[in-house]
Amino acid sequence: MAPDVEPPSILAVLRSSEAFSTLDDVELGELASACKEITYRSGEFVFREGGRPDSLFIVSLGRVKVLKHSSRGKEHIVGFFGPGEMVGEVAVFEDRPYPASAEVVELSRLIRIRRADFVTYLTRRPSVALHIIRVLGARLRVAQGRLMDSATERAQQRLARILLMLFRRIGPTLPFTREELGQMTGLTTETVSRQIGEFSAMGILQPGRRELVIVDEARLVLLSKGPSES
Amino acid sequence: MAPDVEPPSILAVLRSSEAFSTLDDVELGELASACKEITYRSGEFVFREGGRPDSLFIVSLGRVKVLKHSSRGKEHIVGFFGPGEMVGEVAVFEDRPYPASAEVVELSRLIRIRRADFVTYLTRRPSVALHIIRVLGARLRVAQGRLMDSATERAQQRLARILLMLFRRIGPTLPFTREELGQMTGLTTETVSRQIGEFSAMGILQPGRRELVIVDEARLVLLSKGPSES
DNA sequence: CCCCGAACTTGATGCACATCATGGAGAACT
DNA sequence: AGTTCTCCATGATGTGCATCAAGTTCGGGG
Repeated sequence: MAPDVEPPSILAVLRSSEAFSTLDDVELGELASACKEITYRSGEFVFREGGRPDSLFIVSLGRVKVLKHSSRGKEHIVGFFGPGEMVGEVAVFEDRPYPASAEVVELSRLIRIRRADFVTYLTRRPSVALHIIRVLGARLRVAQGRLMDSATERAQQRLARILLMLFRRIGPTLPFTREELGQMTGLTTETVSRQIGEFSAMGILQPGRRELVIVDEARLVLLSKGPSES
Repeated sequence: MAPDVEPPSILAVLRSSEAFSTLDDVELGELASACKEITYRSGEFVFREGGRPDSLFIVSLGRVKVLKHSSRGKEHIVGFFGPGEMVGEVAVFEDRPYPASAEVVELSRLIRIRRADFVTYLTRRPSVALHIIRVLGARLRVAQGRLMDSATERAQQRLARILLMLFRRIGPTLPFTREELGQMTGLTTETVSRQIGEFSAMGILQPGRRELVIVDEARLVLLSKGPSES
């Protein structure tokens, strides 16, 4: 491993991150000096639900799964986060235990920013605070949207909506197992499997092992808006 | 109605609001001068889902219901907001259409802050921005928690959890109809009614017309954590 | 190449909750 | 008091999805 001089990647990652993209190079450098990049192997946890929040993280490389587990022992996936995205921020700002766990699902590198450093940095850079507010606002919007869906919509529609969201974020090839899709939607693996079978028969997607390829976004949009009335 | 000189109430409300309680009097006065207080009758809408966001609001008096409606025509209640609480902020920060509607459910007064005024104010007052971040973080946490519930928990548990949350926010007497509780949990009115019947038989609460009185919080906590295994 | 486990599919059954339908009880108005 | 309307309770029925239970296919390791 390289000596702990700042690797150039930290600056680059911050520059293209959702939270700090508006900073100029001087400001970025200042922030970068408070950062440390850490490598995680697949299956390792960045933080765990209930743990004391001492840092927030920016994904630099790889993919992180954020999940909660319910009282009935099932786990629910809050979301997947990739390069440039921020995880752990809710706990840090509020200074309360992490409300969810973050598990690395492939070899990944994350940039760690300590809570104290970050808070002092924010008070000096109001524009960053404003930007963070926007990111949180967007997440809140998404969460409330999903909340309504899962409260009122049916299985097919819920799955269609999640697939669509994933498609828009990461493109036509979706690298998720049926089980993971179930944990994102609150459906069982079997139900997801059956629905995917239907979607496949409709020509909306191509099923694969550990992946799906969306081939007819338009139809998916229709299904996500309402029950199929053809 | 009084002339449109600042009524003293604006300052007092801001001082005790969730978002601005940390400001000193000078800062509050500055903010207050950009505010206007508006009175709404029960049933009126403060803003509507999809509308252009020009302002955010602080409830000064009364109660506001924030709701979305699903593609199947049902409405889902995101939350109720009372004195000191902020509504409409997500849309304002992101400058995107309001993601939900806000309906006044009893004679209410709201303080309006225009988007442009507020954004410029925020850039000058980093501490306020930090505070807003915390408020949004808290809401995000709640939303993600509810999301998991409705994805994985059963009716009784979901209702218990909402009742508990309401109890902690507004005390033992909960002024909601069965229908409203249903719209908050994603259950039907009938199911809520039956569950309330059970809770009542267990001595957990006292049912009433348009209200419930919680009398055994401890038991409710148990039910909200897991299925009743007595 | 064979084995073995993970991911996936498919079928049968049950049940929790939605849906549909009806009746009662209280508040507001005449 | 009677009427009407909203809120609430409760029974009957239906159904979407969970649950339980076998398979099948694929990839990886010995």
